[in-house]
Amino acid sequence: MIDPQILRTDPDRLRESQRRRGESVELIDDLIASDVAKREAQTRFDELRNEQKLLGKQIGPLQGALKKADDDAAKAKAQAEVDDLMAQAQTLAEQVKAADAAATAAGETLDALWLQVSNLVNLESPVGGEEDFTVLEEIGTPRDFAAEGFEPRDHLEIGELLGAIDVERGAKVSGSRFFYLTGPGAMLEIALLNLAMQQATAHGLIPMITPTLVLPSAMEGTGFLGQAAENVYRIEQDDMYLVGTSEVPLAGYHADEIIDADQLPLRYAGWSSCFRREAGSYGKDTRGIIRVHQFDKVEMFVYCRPEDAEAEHARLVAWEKEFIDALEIPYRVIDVATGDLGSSAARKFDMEAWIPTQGTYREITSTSNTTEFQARRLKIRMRDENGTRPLATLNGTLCAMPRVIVALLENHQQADGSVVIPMALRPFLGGQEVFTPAS
RNA sequence: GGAGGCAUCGCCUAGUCCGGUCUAUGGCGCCGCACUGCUAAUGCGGUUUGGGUUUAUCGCCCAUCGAGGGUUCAAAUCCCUCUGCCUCCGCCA
Repeated sequence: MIDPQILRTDPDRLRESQRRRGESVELIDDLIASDVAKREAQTRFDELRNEQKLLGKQIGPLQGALKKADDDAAKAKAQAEVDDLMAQAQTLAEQVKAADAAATAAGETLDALWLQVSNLVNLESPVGGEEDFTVLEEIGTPRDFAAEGFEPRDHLEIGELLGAIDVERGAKVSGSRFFYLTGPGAMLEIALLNLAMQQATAHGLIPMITPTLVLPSAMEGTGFLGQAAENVYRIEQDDMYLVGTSEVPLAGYHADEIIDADQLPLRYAGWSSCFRREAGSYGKDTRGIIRVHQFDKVEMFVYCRPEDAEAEHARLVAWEKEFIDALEIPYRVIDVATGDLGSSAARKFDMEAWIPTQGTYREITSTSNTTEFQARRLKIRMRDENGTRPLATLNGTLCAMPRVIVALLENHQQADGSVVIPMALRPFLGGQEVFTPAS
């Protein structure tokens, strides 16, 4: 959610953001009307309620007097007064009830509209759709397999040669887009986890293992029940959701809390399985493990002062680069365009790894500055010398297992089907230097 | 899954039986001021959160006693439902 003050003082800022995202601009006018209506209804209720309370305060003492009255004349007089007040109070009570209902309804209408509004985009973000990103940096050089004299195999072929990936049995047991990591594949994931956590803790991030099943409030608060809802698994029987990223439980962790400013920034590295329905991606990336329904991921998550958010975002980018650098994978950094941002992101940078058999770069990490958007929805605030206000949250992938494995296998393969293990990973694989085909 | 207990404004706590004087008590912590060689102690004042009103300050109003309903002129207090935590029993990775 966005600061409602902006709606009243600078609605054009909201309109411009909506326009850049390619989302409804008219929504802002509905919002303004609804905001006015809500405040009017609320004010009416407040005033009636005040009247009611003032009236109610007279009744108590009066009834006390009525009980004490000795002579009949005084008693009758007191009784008449009480009856009169009660009659007034009863009418008022009905009005209060109606005003309360009206205010509540107006509030619900307003809230529902706010849920449709995505975060204000950062004006630096390139405007446009999925293809309109800006390339900020290209790091490393893709290998020239032609010069090396062999045709590169794709990750699935290598994975099968090594006995590391089994998608056939994944499909047998769970359906399409499920896979097993076997033998060296499983060991590789564990090594990657260790490398990622070692790096994260070296930078002071707090390691976390999070729930993967969450309540609707956590899912909605992080902004995944908007346009991304179709990609979320819902457990209907218990009204819970399987998370698509540990961003959700890491953001929900401090929901409804007020954090002392001197504790900030709070930085976490969460390890969890991630579940994605991949609705609307039929036919896309059907081969291998680039796009799957379930995978494991180490995700970084930061709570900080809003004024520090951009600097934190740069830090997350730097840490993501450090990790990919360690794996010796060629990649580029892109500034994602406004139309391709998630609803909660103001700005997003993706790292895309070079995939030799596709001759292109593919996303392996993504980091978003969600400014105060999630914090407002989840009621996470900070307290400093200026009082209490929402803080900023940011998230960034450190290591999404399948895609990193894809990039590793393809980029470090050799003519005989073996795969050289990058130096940084060897300590976590007992010093092993190369994966060799099973037989 | 069964039985019982508990939930109050940072922490602890009074209030709930018997509805109105609750504008929610007191302590701790914290902030400000005073006093004081310094510190400490002491005294005085302040200290939930959200919304509204106000150019702003001061102030005023509304909501908020785990959540949501209900009864009532009036609910922390009475009734119902739900959630969480604790204890015991059963089952179980």
